[in-house]
Amino acid sequence: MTTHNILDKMASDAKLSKKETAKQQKIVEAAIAIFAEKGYSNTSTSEIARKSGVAEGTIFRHYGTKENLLLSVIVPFLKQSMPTLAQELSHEVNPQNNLHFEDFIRAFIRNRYNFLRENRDIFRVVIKELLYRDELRKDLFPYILKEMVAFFDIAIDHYKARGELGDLPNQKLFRMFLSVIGSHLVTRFFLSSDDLGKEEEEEQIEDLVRFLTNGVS
Amino acid sequence: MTTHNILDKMASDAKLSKKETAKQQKIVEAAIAIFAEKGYSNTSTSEIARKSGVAEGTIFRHYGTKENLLLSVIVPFLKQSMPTLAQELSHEVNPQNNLHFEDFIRAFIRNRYNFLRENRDIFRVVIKELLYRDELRKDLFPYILKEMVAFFDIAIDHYKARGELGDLPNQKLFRMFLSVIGSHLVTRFFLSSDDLGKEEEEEQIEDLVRFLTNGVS
DNA sequence: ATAAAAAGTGAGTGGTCACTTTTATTTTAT
DNA sequence: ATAAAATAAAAGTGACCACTCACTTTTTAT
Repeated sequence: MTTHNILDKMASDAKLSKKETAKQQKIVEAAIAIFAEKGYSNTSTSEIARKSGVAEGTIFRHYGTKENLLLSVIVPFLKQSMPTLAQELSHEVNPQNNLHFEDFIRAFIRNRYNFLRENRDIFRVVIKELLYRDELRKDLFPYILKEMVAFFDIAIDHYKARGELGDLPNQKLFRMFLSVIGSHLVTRFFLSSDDLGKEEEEEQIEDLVRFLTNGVS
Repeated sequence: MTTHNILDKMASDAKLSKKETAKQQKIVEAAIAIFAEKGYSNTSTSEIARKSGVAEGTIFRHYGTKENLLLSVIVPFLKQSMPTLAQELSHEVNPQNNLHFEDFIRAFIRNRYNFLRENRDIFRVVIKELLYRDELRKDLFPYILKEMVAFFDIAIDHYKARGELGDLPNQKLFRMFLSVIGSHLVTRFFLSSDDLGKEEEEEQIEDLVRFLTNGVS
């Protein structure tokens, strides 16, 4: 099987194909928690070993290097991230369903909210490490953007045809959506520690939706 | 002299009051460059000593700890950051000058562009460390936000009175402005390495201005 | 049942780290 | 000019790091 994208390539480099043992799960679990809290550089392998109840040697038997353990955390998260998005939002970009652009934006934000709520710690690890690793970012960003653009293009064209979006270039619209929603998600799940109430969260989502639908009309 | 805000407090904690020697300037200069590139944790004091042409002991004579050296980089940057903003934008919030909200936004973005262009490396250091240091962030964010809100409130009220802004709560307007502009600046000066041409930069600024003035009208 | 393979262990190992102490040089005061 | 004080350089120091290795235990295959 050939590797078609950078994530597959990284996954195979990191030999992630084999299924995990119970101890491996413990190791990854502990690594995510400690990396998320203190960052990769400030986390020692001995600490991960202690927290996961495993000998330090076991970590290196399975992952070879500390770096490789990090990739074993990040890569599956990113691989999972894209498909669920496209799949769960197929309803909103289907011409059969008479939905408004507003509904698409709302569904998109809700989807990312739920995804990040369930993967909060890994999200923190990824954000931190993407900032520190220029190489990783340079490889990953264009790939992720391409996937996103491909998906958004369909939606944008769809809603343009319905006359619900101005005739700004898709790229500009895309960039605005992403920066507004992205910065909101980062501040929501990364910077602010306290949990929001359900209704406060709904209100913030509606503010975003209103802002985005006005900002480009 | 009493300490009125957290930055003064941090500065006095770090004993930043005394004027710098030539070697200290060299040390701080080298530290900024290497911290920006590799991050604080991945930078050794011996490397800073080598790059600044100084013995390692000299660093510790002046700064005591590596942590303290970091503060000597971050704090002056933050202290400088606010006053220049308020001062350079006083023109745009003066009722005497018959300016539009659009002009205010444009001036604000331009101001931050110029500021960050001149302090790119320090900006990178600050962003990275704010992500890693929950404590620092928790102390600093509310203070910076308070300063910003105080400033923005004047502007928002001013342009509301002129009927150029809808009657959304100031806080919501403020949050939207800041997240849109902030995420743009982070991607511009932190994530993207290549330099933009002057006209491309102007176009991006105009896109932002247009988006923000539409988004809240 | 038994041999082979895989998983797990924990005491090292060399090297680097932030920081200290000692020694040398420069600056200042008289 | 010279002693005292400030500054810089150089040579440590112990703690900790990622990683290895010889070995034991568990799982799998026949």
